[in-house]
Amino acid sequence: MIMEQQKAFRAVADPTRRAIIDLLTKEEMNAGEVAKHFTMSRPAVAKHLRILRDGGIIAVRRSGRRRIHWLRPEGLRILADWISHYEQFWNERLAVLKREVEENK
Amino acid sequence: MIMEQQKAFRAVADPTRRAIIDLLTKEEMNAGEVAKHFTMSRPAVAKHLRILRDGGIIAVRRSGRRRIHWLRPEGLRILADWISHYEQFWNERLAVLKREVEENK
DNA sequence: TTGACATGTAACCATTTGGTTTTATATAGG
DNA sequence: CCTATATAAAACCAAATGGTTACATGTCAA
Repeated sequence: MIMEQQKAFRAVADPTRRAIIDLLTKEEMNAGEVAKHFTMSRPAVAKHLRILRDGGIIAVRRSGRRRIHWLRPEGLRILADWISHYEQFWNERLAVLKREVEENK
Repeated sequence: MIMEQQKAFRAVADPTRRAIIDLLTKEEMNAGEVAKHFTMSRPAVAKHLRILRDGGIIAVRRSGRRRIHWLRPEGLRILADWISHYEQFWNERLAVLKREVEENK
C-alpha cells in the first residue's frame, strides 16, 4: 500500500517524534517514561507515539499495566528504500558533474 | 543548523512534493510544466516548489522568463544521513534477533 | 511599445496538526 | 475490595498546511 509510505513519512516529519525515536534507541520505555523527557503533557506524547506506531516505526508490548514502546527493526525500511532509490539518481548526477569537470579542465 | 534538517523532512513529507521530485528526476522543468502534471492550480504547485527549495532538495536556474527547477545532487544528503544513522542501530537489532534465533533452535 | 507568456505574491479559506484539560478504563498491590 | 498507577480516549483550541482566486511583475517577440 502506498499509504504505508505516507504514514512513515508523516511519522518522521515531526521533530518531537524524531527525538522520541532517538530516545528509544537508547532503551525501550513505557509512555510515561517517554513523556518525562519532554515538557509537553503526557497525552500529547501519547499522540506522537500513536503516529509513530501507525507509521510502523515503533511497536508496543504490554507488560501488566505498562505499555512498553520499542523500535521495530524494519521500521525505517520504507524510508530507506525511498531514499536509496533517489540516491542512485543523485549519484549518477554527481558522476556526470564530475565527468564534465574532468573534460573542461 | 538543525532547522535545515527539519526543512528537508518537511519537504519530503508531502506526497505531491515527492511526486514532483520524481518528475524532476526525469527532466528539469519550469514551474508551468511541473504544474501541467497535476490537477491543482499553478500557484499551489509553486508553493510546493518553494518548500522543496527551502528544504534544499531542488534549485532554480533562470532562463529568460522561465524558471528551470532541477534536483540538487546533494539534496537528500541530510535525510540519507539521518536514515543511515538509525539504520545502523536497526541493523544491530536485527543481528541480535538473528543470534537469538540461532541460539534457540 | 505592446501584448502574450511565465511566474511570483497576497489574501483568503477549510482541514489537519499538535497541543491542552478532562474523563474513563484497566491492572498491581496492600 | 480499594486505592494508586498507567494509560487511553474525548472534547476542545490555536496554529500550520494545502489549497483557491485575484493581482503584480518581468521578459520575449512582433
